[in-house]
Amino acid sequence: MTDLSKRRLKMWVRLLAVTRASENHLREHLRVGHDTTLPRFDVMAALYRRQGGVSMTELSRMLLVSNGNATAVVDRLEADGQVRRTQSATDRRTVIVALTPAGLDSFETLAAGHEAEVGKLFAHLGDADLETLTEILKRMGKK
Amino acid sequence: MTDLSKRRLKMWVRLLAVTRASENHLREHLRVGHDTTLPRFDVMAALYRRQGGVSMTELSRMLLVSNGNATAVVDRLEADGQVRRTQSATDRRTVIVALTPAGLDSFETLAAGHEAEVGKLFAHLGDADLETLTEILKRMGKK
DNA sequence: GGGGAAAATTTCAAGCCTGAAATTTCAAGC
DNA sequence: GCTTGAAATTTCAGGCTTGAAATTTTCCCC
Repeated sequence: MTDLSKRRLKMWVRLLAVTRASENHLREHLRVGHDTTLPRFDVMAALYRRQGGVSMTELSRMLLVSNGNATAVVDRLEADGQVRRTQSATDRRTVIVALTPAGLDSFETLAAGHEAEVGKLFAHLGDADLETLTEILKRMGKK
Repeated sequence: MTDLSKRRLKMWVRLLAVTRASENHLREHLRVGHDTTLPRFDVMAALYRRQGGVSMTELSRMLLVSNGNATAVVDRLEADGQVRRTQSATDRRTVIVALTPAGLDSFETLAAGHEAEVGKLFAHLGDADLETLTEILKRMGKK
């Protein structure tokens, strides 16, 4: 394999390490500070961004997880009253998920703490770094 | 919350999206091409890097996963003959895990395909990008 | 308007993952 | 040599995750 290929691989290993470590940190914060989990937070964040509600399929695409997984997490959030399922008026196959008022409240509290933790986690990165990094990540996401 | 904090958050969301998408792609490749999984690959990769063997604790630290999780994945790899457990000679609490010859063979095949996939995944990134990205990731990993 | 492909969701088995508790072994000080 | 605390591993319950199969509904073409 070429040298460039080896460098890409090393970069990927590093990227994965940083991401895992950050996820672990954020998971810990949610657990001890708010008695919840990262997957639940992710679902709520997606629903917060789309307060009109989203279908299960949209949700699993937003989160890059399987449809079966979305079902399971939404089941638990629904049982806790954070989230509500409604049948679509126009397509009876489709289920619309949305935050309940209680879920919206919880999420806003969660989100503030979460943003602060992310801030700490990446405190080393200044304006220029963020600019550069974001530009590269955008290109990595394309296609 | 400050604007810088919001930008850090956005960057994190993007980072997570790129990482998840890449993991999904690599998982798919391992599944259809080699009938195995990402966690198994990760364990084997760690053992490949340290062919003298590592303790369970070292292994879980290398992979940033819990000790219970390392036990479970190693159990399955051991049942498949890819990996071997030995009791440490100097400390009877410690278990040393290492690749078997068969495991070493499988991993070398896996690794070549994996490197090629990573290459495809990040084909957009040239020398300069890798340099920049690696430098920033190093700083993110520090402390 | 009927038949069949495609889409949305759920269900399921199996594997992954965490955090806490239990077990065994070691180390250090008395 | 005992005791007490710390370290290494496993076990366990419960939640997360996938991919495939099953179900229901829609869409489209004839």
